[in-house]
Amino acid sequence: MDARTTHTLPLLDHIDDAAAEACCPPILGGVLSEDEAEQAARVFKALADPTRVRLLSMVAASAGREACVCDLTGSLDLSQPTISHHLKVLKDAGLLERERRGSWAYYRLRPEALAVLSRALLPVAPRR
Amino acid sequence: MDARTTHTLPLLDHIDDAAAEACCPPILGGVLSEDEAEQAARVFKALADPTRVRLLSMVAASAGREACVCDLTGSLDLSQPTISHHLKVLKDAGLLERERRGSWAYYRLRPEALAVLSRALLPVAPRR
DNA sequence: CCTCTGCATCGACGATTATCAATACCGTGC
DNA sequence: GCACGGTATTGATAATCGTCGATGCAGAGG
Repeated sequence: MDARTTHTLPLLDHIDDAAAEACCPPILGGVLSEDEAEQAARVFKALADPTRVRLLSMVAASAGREACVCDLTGSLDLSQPTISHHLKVLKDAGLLERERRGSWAYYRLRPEALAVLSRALLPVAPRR
Repeated sequence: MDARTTHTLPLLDHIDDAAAEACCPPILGGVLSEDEAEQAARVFKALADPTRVRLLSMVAASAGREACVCDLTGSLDLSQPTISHHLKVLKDAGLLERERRGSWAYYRLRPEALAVLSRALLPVAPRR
């Protein structure tokens, strides 16, 4: 992928994908530009399928918040290519990350991405 | 003191749609059933389009968190039927509500729905 | 080397969706 | 009543998406 060399936050070093910090400006923080809306919609699109929402919940409920593909295919009554496709969509959206261990592939939750998304849905200044 | 105090009050009486309280069980609160995932995905699907995300932000940025359709059609370079369609999708998802005033239609934000959705993306019990 | 197993990619097909033009609907004002 | 302006609905079309079977690829173990 392209290198985002200008970032200086050390936190972002291990964040390979683009979803975590750039994905979702606050929806309620002013009129979004076309690009901002596009980026936000891309992440929401990853959650716009029941199978993917379920996969996400299954990964999140697994030990270590990670699951092997073999477990997921066994639970979901869908073909293995379909499961693999959905996992890729979730990964590309930044909601999951993938790691190979031996000959198995493990998908781990990225709670930061969900947290960023969660905050994007709230008013900018939560007046209370 | 009116809306935020408690969630289990007659507040819910005027909530006609199903989206506000029943829509989104916590994604990270255990494996979701097929129906739960279906309901969550339905709301996310409403946000899975850049135009709708933008519309939502425009309504949210308007005075009183409501906007007339005529304003929105003027800003978005899409045909009026298309705008009307997207607003209906957002309304059916429970994110907006519609009110007729004179011959104009106003769409108002439903921040509770967004708040519920926001919370669904966070870990269930932060247990601190 | 070869085979087996777990996972990803490809190609295709049906279903859903975003969009528009045309039209219908509903208040307002004459 | 009639005409007009704002909004919703309909019907059609092109694009996107979810799903599958077939195939490819990489790592493990003979």
